[in-house]
Amino acid sequence: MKIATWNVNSVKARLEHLLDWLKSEAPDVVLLQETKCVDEAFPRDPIEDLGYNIAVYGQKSYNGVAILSKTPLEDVVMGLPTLTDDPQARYIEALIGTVRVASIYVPNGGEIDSDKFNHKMRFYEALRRHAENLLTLDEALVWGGDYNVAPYPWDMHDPALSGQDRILCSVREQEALRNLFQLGLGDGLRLLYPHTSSQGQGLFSWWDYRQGSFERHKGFRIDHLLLSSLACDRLTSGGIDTQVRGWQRASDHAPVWITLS
DNA sequence: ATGGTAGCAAAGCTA
Repeated sequence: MKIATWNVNSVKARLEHLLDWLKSEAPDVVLLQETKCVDEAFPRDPIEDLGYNIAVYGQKSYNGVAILSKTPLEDVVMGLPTLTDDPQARYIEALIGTVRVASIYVPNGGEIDSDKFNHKMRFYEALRRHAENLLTLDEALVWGGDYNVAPYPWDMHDPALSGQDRILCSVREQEALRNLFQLGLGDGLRLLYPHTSSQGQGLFSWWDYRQGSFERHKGFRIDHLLLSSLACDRLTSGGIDTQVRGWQRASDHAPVWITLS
């Protein structure tokens, strides 16, 4: 079972890339973020033609998450149950066979200590509370998405950025994400590649559009697949489709994937 | 501190 997460930065602008990638990589489950369209405008038909069931939770212009699955989706949850007063579409969850999955788009956070930053911290606190509930279930759980945090120095092109008061890198953001690790959610890619550091091209999932970041290998690993222990037991492989970031008019994120036995 | 690029949507906001 191959499960991927990808922040597409507009599903309509990225539709051809998405379809080409679905055909070549044939994931069983895809967790999408930043679809940036209302549910009625989601391009369901060409995706369904490739054999996928679809659950969407969108909004106009910003945010928006979706789950694609070759097998049926059950128990769809839209929005974090622990953050019911948030109008932004950043969380969708579903049960697929024996695996519960979610597509998560954590707020970027803007400037450190801004209102947006506080929203990011509240979102992480809500994630932590919801994870505590989900981890009591006797299910494999795969929590994928754009977490907008590089958790360790080796998750960024310049390890010296780690812990600085910069968005994606600050101590408070890293602690918020590591809180989820400490609950028992494993970092799928890091479990598979414990020694891949920022040497060479590193293990990155996002490169800023500006200043030729991709060509200069100035990336960050901020897209993650978090796995409960029952999912970790089934983890067999994983990777990042870095080549997709090099396509013409690409998303600024590359797809991240794992396979479960 | 600013601006570098991209998407939405129609000027500025978000990232």
